[in-house]
Amino acid sequence: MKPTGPEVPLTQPASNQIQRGADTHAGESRETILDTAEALFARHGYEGVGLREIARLAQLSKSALFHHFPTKMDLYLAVLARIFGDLEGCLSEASSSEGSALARLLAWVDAMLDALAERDTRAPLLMRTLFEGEVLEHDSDTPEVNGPLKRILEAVSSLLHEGIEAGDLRPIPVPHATQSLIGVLLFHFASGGFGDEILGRPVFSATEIRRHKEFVLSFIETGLSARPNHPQGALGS
Amino acid sequence: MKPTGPEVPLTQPASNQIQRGADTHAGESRETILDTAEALFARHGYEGVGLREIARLAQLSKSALFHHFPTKMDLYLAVLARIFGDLEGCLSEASSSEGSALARLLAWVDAMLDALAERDTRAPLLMRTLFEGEVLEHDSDTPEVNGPLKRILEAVSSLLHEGIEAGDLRPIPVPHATQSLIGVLLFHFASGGFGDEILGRPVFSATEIRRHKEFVLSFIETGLSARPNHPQGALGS
DNA sequence: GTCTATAAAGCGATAGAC
DNA sequence: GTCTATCGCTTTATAGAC
Repeated sequence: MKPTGPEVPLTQPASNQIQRGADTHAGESRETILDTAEALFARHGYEGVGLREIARLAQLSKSALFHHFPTKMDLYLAVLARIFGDLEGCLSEASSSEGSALARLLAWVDAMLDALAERDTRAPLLMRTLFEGEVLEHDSDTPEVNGPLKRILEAVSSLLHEGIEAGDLRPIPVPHATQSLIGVLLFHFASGGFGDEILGRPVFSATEIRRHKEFVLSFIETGLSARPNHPQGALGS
Repeated sequence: MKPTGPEVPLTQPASNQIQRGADTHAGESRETILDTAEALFARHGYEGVGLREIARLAQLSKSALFHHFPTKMDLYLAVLARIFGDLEGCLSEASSSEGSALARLLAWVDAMLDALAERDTRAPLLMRTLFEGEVLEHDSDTPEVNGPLKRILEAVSSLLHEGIEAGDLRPIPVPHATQSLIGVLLFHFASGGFGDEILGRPVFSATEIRRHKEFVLSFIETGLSARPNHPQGALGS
């Protein structure tokens, strides 16, 4: 593509909230590979990344890489599975909260935004997964990816239905509202350099993250609520 | 990728509203190539498509393809330029309309949704352009793509600023609202098979397009308006 | 303007030594 | 578990005949 600089940190200890396993050394290179691949797949997509580049940045040979992940697709799915697992966590956090369906929906949006803002690779990869359906060939999907996705979507759908029946939400078509929610949640944090340009500042800077969350929550609240009394959507964030 | 069936119609006369040029035969194969490439790039992305496949589906040899477009990137940019030119048309339509800033914003959204719904390749390609910024290497961008994009974004930004100052819109951060608008507008029509699954029916079927437009317009209106009196966003659509 | 043939490099994946 | 070397194929792009 181009003589890229050290686009990905040579070692990427920027692993996030969920520390998987208490082992100090076992599977160490596996995590390094996953981190490296996650960054590259997020930026360039599945087809845009070569195993050669992943191996180089993860500091091992291509063959060693094949020992951990028998095929390129296995590696890609492992990356996705890790992300989807994390995102499903947001759901349990939020759905256990109390209040109206609208409040629980907003709590979920809040948790999702936090999770997406935490690592700049998540939204791009999620976006690619949803709208490049060809890569995850139809039904050959892995349960580690499809399961969490399906459960998240069902939970959102339930919340919307519940809110409509309770009179919290306007009578909206649930699937279309779901699509718009996904678009609003994902695009901003997936927009990379374009988003930085629009904002004039880094999308993932703390102040812009805060500002974005505030706007999105108020947008969704006033846009979907049956009684948009709230001039400023101040949530317990 | 896989032994694809005739994923792209062998000849693709599904060209849309804008009939470019009055010539009956000149540049005929050029248009065929662009149609074919547009469909493939939309589905698989820049890196996911080979010139071999494009040439096969456009029914000419790879070398003949190189005669029309000297490099793969030239072809990709030509595809984008055609789309961005069309989309800029929506802007002039809508901005010439009368009424409040909010009304003109909604008129633009209305026109954009029509344009995106007209051809199932537009939203995916636009989405890819915005969030795979690496492909259009930064500043080496062609004016045929970057110009329309810049003008569209500036127009939207102006409308939002104007609406806020006039008191039509809530006091929202314009760049963040722009990002959310883009997400809402693009994702649904870019979501491919995923969207079909969510809806249970084809995203690009007439009834679902109508339903989606209705919802999105009401969502944006109530979500951004300073006085969301409208329980159902009935616009002159 | 379209073709066949080919170049030069990269791809995913494998074999087999250590 | 990691390595070197290689296989077979595809990629973008070019050369040159017609």
